[in-house]
Amino acid sequence: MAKATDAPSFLSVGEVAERSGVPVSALHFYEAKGLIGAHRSSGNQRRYSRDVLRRIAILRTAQSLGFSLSEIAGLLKPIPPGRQPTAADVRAMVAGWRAALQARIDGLTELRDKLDGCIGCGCLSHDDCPLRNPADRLAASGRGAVLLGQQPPGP
Amino acid sequence: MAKATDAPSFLSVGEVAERSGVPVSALHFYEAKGLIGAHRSSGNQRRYSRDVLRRIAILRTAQSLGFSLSEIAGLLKPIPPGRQPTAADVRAMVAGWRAALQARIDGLTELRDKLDGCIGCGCLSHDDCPLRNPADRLAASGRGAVLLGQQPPGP
DNA sequence: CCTTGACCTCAATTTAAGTTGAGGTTTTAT
DNA sequence: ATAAAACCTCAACTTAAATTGAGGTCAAGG
Repeated sequence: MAKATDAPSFLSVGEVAERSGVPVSALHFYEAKGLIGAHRSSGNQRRYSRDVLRRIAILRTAQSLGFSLSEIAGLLKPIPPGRQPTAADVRAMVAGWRAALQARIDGLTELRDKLDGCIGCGCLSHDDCPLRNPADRLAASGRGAVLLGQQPPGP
Repeated sequence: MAKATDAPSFLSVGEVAERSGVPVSALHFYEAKGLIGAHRSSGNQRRYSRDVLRRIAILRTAQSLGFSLSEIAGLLKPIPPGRQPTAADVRAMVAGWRAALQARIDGLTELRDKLDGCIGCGCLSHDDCPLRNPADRLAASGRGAVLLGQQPPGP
C-alpha cells in the first residue's frame, strides 16, 4: 500500500496518482511528453516533489477546458518542471488561459445566437440560415461550403 | 470531371464533395458510420439525393460545435437518411443543440470567472483556488482530486 | 528472509475521425 | 470507340491520448 507518512517531502508515483486522481499510466505518459518531471530514487523509482500536484492540477484543468497536451505544453513552458511556480507565473499563465477561454465562449455564443434564429424560422431551407450550405447554389465555383468558418479538424 | 448539369436530381460523390467541401474519403466514412446514405447507380456508384447536402451541413456544423460523430448520430436520428427534414424536425434538433451549447458556455463561463479570481490572487497556493488540488490535504481519503468536476475523457 | 505489492521499461492495443494507396471498374468526353 | 477522369472496395496508416500487458526489479512488513 501507499505509505501515509505525515508530510513526505517526496511522493511516489502511486501517491501522486492517488492524490491527483490521475492514473499511474497517465503520469508516465505525461512524463514521456515532458509535461511533468521527477527525479529517481536509488532504485530508479520516480520521486516527485510536491509541486507536481499543482502542475498536474493545472494540466488537467487546461485539458478539461479543451486544450490539447501540446497546447498545454506551451502554456506550461514558463514554469519548467520541478520549479515552484511564482504568483507572477501563475497570473501570467492564467491570464493567457482566460483569453483563450473567452475566445471560445465568444465563438459558441455567436453560434448559439445564430441557432436562435433557426429555431424561430425552421430555416434550413432559407438563404440566411447559418446552417444553410452556401455552395449549393454556386454549383460551379471553386470551393464548396465553408460551414461557419469552422471546419472540423484537418489531417 | 464532375458533370455540371443545371439541376441534376442526383449527385455523384464528387459533386457532393465539391459542394459540401467534404472530401470524398470522408463521405465514404460517414456512410460507413450510417450518418449519410445514398443509393447506387447501375454500375454501383453512389447517387445522392439533394438533401444529403443539408444533412452534411448539419453534421459538420454539429461537429464544429464539438459534438462527436456518435453524438451527432443521436442528434440526426430523428431525421432518417434520405428523408427530407421538416421544419419541425429542424426546430427540435436545433433546440437540442442550443441546450447543449448553452451548457457548454455556462461551464466555460463559470470557469473563466473562477480564473478571474486567480488572476487577482496568484492563488495556486491558496485554499480557495479553483486550481488547487483538494485531495492534497486529504491524503488518506478515498479518491483523489476531482478537478472542477470535469475530468478529461476516460477509457 | 522472503513474500507481496508497488515500480520499472517497452511494446502493443484502443478510439476517433479520417486519409492514403493498391488494384480494378464505370462514366464521360472526344 | 477509346482514353481520361471518376468511381469502387478494402486494407493499412495517421495522430492524440492514453491503457494494457509482459517480463523483470524494488521495498516494506511479518
